[in-house]
Amino acid sequence: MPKYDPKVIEEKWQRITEERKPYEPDIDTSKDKVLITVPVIYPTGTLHLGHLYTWTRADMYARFMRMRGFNVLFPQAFHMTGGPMVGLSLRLKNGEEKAVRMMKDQKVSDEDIKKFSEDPVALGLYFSDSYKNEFTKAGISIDWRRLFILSYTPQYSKFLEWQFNTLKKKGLIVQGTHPVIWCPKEETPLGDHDRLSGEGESPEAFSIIKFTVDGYVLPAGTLRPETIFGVSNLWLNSEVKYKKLTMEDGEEWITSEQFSKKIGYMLKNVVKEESFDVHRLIGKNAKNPVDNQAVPIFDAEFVDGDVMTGVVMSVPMHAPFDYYYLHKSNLLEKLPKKPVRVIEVENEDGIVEASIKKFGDGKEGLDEATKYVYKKELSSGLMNSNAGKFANVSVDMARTDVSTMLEGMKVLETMYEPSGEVTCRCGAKGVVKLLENQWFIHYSDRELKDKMISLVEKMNVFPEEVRTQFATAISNLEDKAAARHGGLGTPLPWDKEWLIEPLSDSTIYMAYYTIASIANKMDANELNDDLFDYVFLGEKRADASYPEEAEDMRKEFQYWYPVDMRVTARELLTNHMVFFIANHVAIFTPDNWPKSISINGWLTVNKQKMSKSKGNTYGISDFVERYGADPVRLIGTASDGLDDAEWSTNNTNSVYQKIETLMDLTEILSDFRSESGIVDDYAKSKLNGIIKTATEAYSNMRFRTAVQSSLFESMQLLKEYLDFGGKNGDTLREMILTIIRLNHPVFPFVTEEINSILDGKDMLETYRSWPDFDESSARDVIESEFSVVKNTIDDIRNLIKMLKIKPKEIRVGIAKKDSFELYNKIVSEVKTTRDVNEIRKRVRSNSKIVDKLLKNKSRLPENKLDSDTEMNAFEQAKEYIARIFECEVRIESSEDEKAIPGKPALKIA
RNA sequence: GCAGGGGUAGCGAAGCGGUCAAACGCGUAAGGCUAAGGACCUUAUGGCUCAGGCCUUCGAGGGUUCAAAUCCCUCCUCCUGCACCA
Repeated sequence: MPKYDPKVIEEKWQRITEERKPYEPDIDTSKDKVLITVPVIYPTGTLHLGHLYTWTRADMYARFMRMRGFNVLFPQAFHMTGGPMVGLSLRLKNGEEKAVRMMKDQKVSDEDIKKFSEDPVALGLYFSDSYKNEFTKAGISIDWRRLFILSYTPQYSKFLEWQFNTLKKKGLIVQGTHPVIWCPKEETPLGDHDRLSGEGESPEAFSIIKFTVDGYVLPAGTLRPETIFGVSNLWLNSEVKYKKLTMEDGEEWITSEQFSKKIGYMLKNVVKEESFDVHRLIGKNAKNPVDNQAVPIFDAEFVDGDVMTGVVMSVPMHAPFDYYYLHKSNLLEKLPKKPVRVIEVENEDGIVEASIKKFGDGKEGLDEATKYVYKKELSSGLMNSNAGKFANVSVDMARTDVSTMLEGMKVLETMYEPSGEVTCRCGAKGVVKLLENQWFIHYSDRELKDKMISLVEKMNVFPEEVRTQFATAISNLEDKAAARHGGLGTPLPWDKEWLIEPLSDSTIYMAYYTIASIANKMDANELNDDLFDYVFLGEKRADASYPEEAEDMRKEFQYWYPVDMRVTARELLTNHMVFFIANHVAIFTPDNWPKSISINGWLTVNKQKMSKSKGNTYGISDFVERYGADPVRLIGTASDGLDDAEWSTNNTNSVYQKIETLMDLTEILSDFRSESGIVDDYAKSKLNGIIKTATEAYSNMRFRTAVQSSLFESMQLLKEYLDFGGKNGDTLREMILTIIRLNHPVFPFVTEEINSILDGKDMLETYRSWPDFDESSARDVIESEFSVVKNTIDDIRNLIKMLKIKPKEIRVGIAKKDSFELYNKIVSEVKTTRDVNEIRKRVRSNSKIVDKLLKNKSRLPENKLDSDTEMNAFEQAKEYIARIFECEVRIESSEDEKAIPGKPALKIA
């Protein structure tokens, strides 16, 4: 008995692969091509099982397509752009314990760690090599000749310059101002990962409305400019420090000290800054810019200098805080006139008062009440006549319209604040900064979006539900800042101060795969826009000179492009994938737009979610070492859809067993010499169904379904064949060979081994080895009758259990021929009606069989049966039944009324 | 807040109008096989049933239908993404 030893087999086939290079395809016009890609990956640490999940899915598809006779290219590139590499290097330099330990866990030497701490690129190159090795060991069939590294390979940088110049020519690069969360100490944008706290917080716009008093401007901060018509007074807090800021245009603003520090980031120039005692203003009347009405200035302890400007406009009829404090402090009577309502909400008169009652008048209660009122009034409020010409306008609309009007009057400006508190890793509190002259890719372009949608509508998307997610992501798409300072990257060709940022330099790089093996060998200076215009767009300029490689590159691109299948995890869907689509439709002709995208979920191993930060990642190499690459690759079949895929190491066990069974059978194949019989027809018919299911499943990236039929169901069938006395060598060989091949995409090494033993040939996917299915060999009646046999065995088992006897003889009585005729007549009738009385009328028979068959409406017979086949099937299974129950079994024709087609009469004695 | 997707047996997960007490896998139990075993095989795994049967189940409630886990409505509940950051 051969023992399955993954190590021996895998080393052998890796050696052969190394020699014959089946994964390094060249142009072959006799074959259709398939280009499969997975996104670039940051080489910052060893690969874990989560990676294997995605890459195995791509690889299974690659192998499947090779076996079907396609010329398959599966390249891979790496990514060094942006912060991760530099960040990690910096952390090592600072001797950050966690980072150093992570390196040591990955068996990086002290010497190398030191090197990495000085040179982020060295770190990237080190892990690039290790990734290549790990992927190869795991049997991922990548063409490494085409490897390149973003922000490192100089030839690729030239390609990237071409991409950006092309976008610019098409008017898809725009310059503008953009708010970001900013660390004032480190002078850098604060991404989610740079934050100590405040992940997910983003810049939030608010309005300042300029009230005036004594020639000073009081810039009141508000989220609800439409309530300007209901302002009764202003609040300042005499316990907060205020400043007088002299602006460029001469205006003198009174704001909290805190705001004075932030205003510089809002592109406002403050010429002079002085302390200011607000007691000078409290009690005076300011002027409301919208109607010139006098609004008194009151002192209020609840005004927070950290929030907006430290100047608050009071709208008592629509803001619980204002309402509550005015009443509490008896300031109400000092108002020149009664506060007015400007918003009406149906069935919610006195909404403010009611909400305070409901949520309470403590700080928290008032906060809740505020939220409630804001939300209610925004969703269903209408402005009333106090809002002048905005009467009967919805609050939602009025907010924009009033803003526009006030902006026109130069009394409103828009500013930003973080939506919540953000702290930088360095400890500084994050602010919002308006970044000037930032370069954007103009993703919000109407025409571009229309093209994207048209692509998403027609491309293959697996699973299907992702399509709507793409559509919504596209419609929400805004312009994207495409360049930044710091980190690694390629300079923008026309503004070298800026580096192209990582989500923008990795959108159409798959086109570079097609030419990588040529371009990587060239002098980067030979690669210019003219050349790329020709290679990728077919536009040749009369006055330009082209290097001799130009024709070959053009041919490579024309042959291999577009991307036929792009595989990735869910996290990249709304960003990378969307930008991938956008840039393709922007730059390439429609025939070079991507054909299919397949998205998978996360992987959980032994119930734990993989996460680098939690330190519970399982390295690929460890697992491959321990279980062998083939069994571990089962991971790729963990789920069909977008759900998190649950994977347990236990799963490898059943793989071992099944492989050993196949190896055993292969070895003793020559012992099977009997003629073929009905069970052979049965096996072939079922096998055919399995091929069909598996082929469709693989085609649609449904690998869980694929493996269920090609591994589990097929092994079950093999067992059934042997159980039912199948002994024909040819059938068995065909079954094993088919099973082996259906499973090759999942378990490439061991299936190759068994195939070579059986067939004398190596698959290596270089010839068309995928089994075909043949509709004509489907034998429905035989399959049905074998189901009858299986059901009958269950029945016998049941009966024996109930009778509590040890049977000496079992007699299986097959119904007589005319019963079968009646049965099949009913089956045909059922296809047209489910009305039992109608069926009864049509078959016109008094037989008790009709009563029995029609007894249960929801279980009417639906598959045709045949008396001879039923008899033969039972004859075939007779020995098996006898073996199970250890007694005599007789198959006979029966007159007994209990003998129904599909349900033989049983006599157990 | 906005958008998308779920809730099925101990667990993971199929099914998406009728062969559904519900595939498949894992786990568990009993028996078997081995010198031994991480292994493997058989059977069982909602409840009740001593002749192949019946009853109750697919988040909760209501409805449509001869027939609903599957279609419709309401409610409860869980998850994921939201951009300058890979």
